[in-house]
Amino acid sequence: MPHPARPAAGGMSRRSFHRAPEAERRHDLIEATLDCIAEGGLQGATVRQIAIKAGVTAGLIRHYFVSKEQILQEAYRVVIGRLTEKAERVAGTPDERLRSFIVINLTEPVANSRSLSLWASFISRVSVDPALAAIHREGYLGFRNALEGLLADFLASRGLDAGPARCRALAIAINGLLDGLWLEGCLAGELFEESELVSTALSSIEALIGQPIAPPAPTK
Amino acid sequence: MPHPARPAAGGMSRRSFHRAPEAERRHDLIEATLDCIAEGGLQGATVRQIAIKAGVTAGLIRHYFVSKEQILQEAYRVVIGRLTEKAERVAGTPDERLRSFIVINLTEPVANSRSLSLWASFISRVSVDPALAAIHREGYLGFRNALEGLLADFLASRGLDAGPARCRALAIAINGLLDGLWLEGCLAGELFEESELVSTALSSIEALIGQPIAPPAPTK
DNA sequence: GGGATTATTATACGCTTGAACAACTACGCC
DNA sequence: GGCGTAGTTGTTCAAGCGTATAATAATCCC
Repeated sequence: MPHPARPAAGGMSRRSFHRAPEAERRHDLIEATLDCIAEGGLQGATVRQIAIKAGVTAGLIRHYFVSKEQILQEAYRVVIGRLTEKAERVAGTPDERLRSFIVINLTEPVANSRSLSLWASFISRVSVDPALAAIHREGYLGFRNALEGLLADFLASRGLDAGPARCRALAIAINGLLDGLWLEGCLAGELFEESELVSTALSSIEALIGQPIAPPAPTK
Repeated sequence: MPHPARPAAGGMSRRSFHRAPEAERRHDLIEATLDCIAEGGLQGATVRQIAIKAGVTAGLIRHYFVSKEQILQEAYRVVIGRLTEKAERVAGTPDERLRSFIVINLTEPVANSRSLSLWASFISRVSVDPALAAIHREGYLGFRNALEGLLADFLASRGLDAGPARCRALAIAINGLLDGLWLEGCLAGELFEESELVSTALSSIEALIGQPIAPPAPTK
């Protein structure tokens, strides 16, 4: 418990406080920022509100971030990272990797309403704020290249045409499908049965590729 | 010109102004609100900024809308309406209607960065604001039902299974694909060649349905 | 343990916000 | 044509914003 309460007695005094390592405090502040955005949009993320959520006072934020803009930018990096990091680290056979990529993007923790809230809040400023636009482009291209790579491997493993044109066209369509289903699931998850979106995605993508995707090897 | 300039001479006086019909003024104020949101997100849509954009003073907004919340809600209705109205009024044979639906949703004026800005700004508040959530649900269900109807007609015209389960599954996938491609196009339209998204969507949806969609009848 | 360092608190400042209100002017009406 | 109504303006207010800065408490180091 970092807050051992106020001094025993006597006149006005300051709050007791905990002195945290820099990395941890920055992490906590960014996490608090994301909480505020998820609950009240970018407008809900005021310096004071973030401080309350993090259990500190407003001034401290300026000690770690030169401006409110900066903490928002770093928060956006974290959001994009969480949306893409797991999908970019799939492993196994081409079939397994492609399947994992699909499943990961349509299940927790990537697909939930909080993710969508955060994503949409930032997206609405991407077209206006060049700094956010740069962060966005970086993360997005990585995501699509990862998908394109998975497709190339998958097609090649079947001896099918894995040329750039074919991969690009397929990646555009599949990326669109995944984005759209992710969106539907986040927006109205209660309208879909458990794993309905995942199976819809899998069978749709099989139809788009014209090939079945082998089920995962049974885990003993 | 509604602003014949200030009174000829003499001391300080008020701005001359134009007295507009209620419907027109409300429309102008909502349009100004959308401009503000598109340019600066919801945070850019302050009462004063909206007033400047509309060429009036801030107080007037409260004359037409009981609160800022209310004007934002009505603005959201307009946004959703524009995203769905054209698609819900397609006509012709089942093939033509399905094709039009696809094309409309992936070309101007539905698909552009301004639409996305507006949409994302509001979406980020849908999960937080019950009033906006209601407006959203209303518009969204209409859109998906329209698509489901188009699919049912299309399948029936081929003598294929047009049962509710099949239509629902197809509608989920196609709706996802359209949403996702719309999003990609709005976010990074410059990455795609002219009508690349439309042809991607058409061929992908043909693959999903397993049927070609007849090209539109040549317009004489 | 005690002094130097600095993370953290607390307070203040100037500005913008949504809202409220009184003054004013355009327009319908007779 | 002048009066009444109400659409419109201009001003004000309290609250909240991001930022700046001085005071203070926790930790490091010896």
